[in-house]
Amino acid sequence: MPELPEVETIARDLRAHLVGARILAAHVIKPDILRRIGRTGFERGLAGRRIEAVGRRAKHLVVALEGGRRLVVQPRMTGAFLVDARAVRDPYTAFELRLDTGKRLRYRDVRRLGAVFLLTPRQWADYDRAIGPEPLAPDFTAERFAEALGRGSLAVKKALMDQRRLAGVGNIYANEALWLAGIDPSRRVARLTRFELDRLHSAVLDVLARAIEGRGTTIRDYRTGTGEPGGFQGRLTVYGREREACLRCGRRIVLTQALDARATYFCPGCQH
DNA sequence: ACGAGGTCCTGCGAGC
DNA sequence: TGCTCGCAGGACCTCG
Repeated sequence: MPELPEVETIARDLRAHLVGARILAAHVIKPDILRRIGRTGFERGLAGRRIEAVGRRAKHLVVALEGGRRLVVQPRMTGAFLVDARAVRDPYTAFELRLDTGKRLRYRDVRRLGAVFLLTPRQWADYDRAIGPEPLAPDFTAERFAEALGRGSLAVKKALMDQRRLAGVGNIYANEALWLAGIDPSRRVARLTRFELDRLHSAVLDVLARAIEGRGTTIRDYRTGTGEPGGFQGRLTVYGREREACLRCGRRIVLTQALDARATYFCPGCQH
């Protein structure tokens, strides 16, 4: 669920609690969320380590540990992080880190589609390389954006959401950016003009930056790193507005499941 | 090589 | 009221 702005918000919130803290113990409650590592290896790998940094890559939270390994969490649809002062009984907690600050970092995930990794520097390099460029990096120009999307026969909405091409854009912000740019989501990416690609590049950067400012979009499950809903849901322009009047041209917004069985919202009046 | 489609999992709301 | 069905913000894997 969380896309780039939501994970960026979580990372910023957690940083204050986590950086410099030492992990006293790690406790895995739902081992099926672990990837490429077992429960024992995970718990032993974290115990005693100091947390050096908290960041984000694409939609994934990255916690850098003393010794060089990284704890990487992909929250996917329902993953959320909470900082608690004491132990909490909750059937959806997947793992918990007890810190020397007296706090606990808890990861809860109702659907358990999330994935958790503990990566060596080498594994991290491979992981990082498999993901496309960060849209908010200062050197991410319109040229790089056009290059990243590629020239395939893929629908532009699917290309935007393909993490190997571009990092961090999911269903909500793909819908929003395409509306902002006035582009039909089903257009083939190879058929977009230079001018349309420029508009889409600006739209992606603009919506992501504003969503971060708003601390992310809460439809149902997303919570910030301080446990509150985000503030951007009221500022969405097309997502979730089927049959409402388009804010630009007044035609009714249409919802289809056509692309990849994901909810696609667009305005047939002003997106071409 | 690339792209389409299925799969992982649980909860919720719409509709009957 | 109570049930069933379809859908949910993601990513990975397999197949063609």
